[in-house]
Amino acid sequence: MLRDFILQAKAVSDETRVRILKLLEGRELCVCQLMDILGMGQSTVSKHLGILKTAGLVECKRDGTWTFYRLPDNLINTYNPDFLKLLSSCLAGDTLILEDKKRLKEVVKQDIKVLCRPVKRGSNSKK
Amino acid sequence: MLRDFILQAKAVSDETRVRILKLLEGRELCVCQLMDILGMGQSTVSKHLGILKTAGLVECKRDGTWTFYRLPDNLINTYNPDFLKLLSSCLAGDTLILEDKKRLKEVVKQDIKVLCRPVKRGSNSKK
DNA sequence: CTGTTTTATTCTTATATCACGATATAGTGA
DNA sequence: TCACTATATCGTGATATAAGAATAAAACAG
Repeated sequence: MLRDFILQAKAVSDETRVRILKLLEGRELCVCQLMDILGMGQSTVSKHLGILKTAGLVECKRDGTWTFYRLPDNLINTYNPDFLKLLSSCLAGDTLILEDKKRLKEVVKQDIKVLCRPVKRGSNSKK
Repeated sequence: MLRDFILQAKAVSDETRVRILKLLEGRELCVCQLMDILGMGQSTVSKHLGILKTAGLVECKRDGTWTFYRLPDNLINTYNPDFLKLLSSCLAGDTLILEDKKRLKEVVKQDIKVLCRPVKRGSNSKK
């Protein structure tokens, strides 16, 4: 119980992870979308998502090669929804969070297939 | 804003500090009382209290050589009362927290002048 | 003043965490 | 099967945090 509390508190003690949680408000995102918004490497983002998942603060589902992360559907079933509730009532006006959400708007406009393939070697596709 | 959030989240991500905050519910305590309950050294307890104070989660007032720590009097004036509210609604049933509160009951019974002088010189002091 | 007591700070050592690159794994499609 | 893609995991170096001992600072008694 205290152990879970500490686990969740640690999970929300990192700026990147708070940004992720705020980005997930209202929609699900895959790792490459988060990479683009956060400007961080793939392994870094994946690690943070793993920590959030272990803490029970996010869920994920696979869709092909993509993994989409989202906030738990119903907090009722979450064993400790307190931190998620806290987050949802916090930081809405924070500058960095607002910038993230702005970038999020642009990102979700794009086709995910395009976004997640930064290196396009179209014409000269060797093989 | 996000910075304060992270500061407070880090402050409550440590087991010892959560125990301290729960012990301070309803009463103020000095460092030596907390040392006794937590079974930790003076510098360690003082350091943790300093972190909680920096995060705005506790206040302190000096009384002679003692420093008494307490939760902020009115959360209204606290710039970010969210974590304190969260704590107050959590962990009441946790085993370790309950044990701490039990020990707290014994500690507050004792005269603080006796509690804070563990080495009585007068009789032969060995140890 | 000297000496004592309580707390704060500094220092050291051990452990934990973060970001990144490299590699492994899992899914898709030819 | 093989090639490609998205994600997860491992290894590493830099930084952060924890605990305790030693020391400094502040308040008080004589």
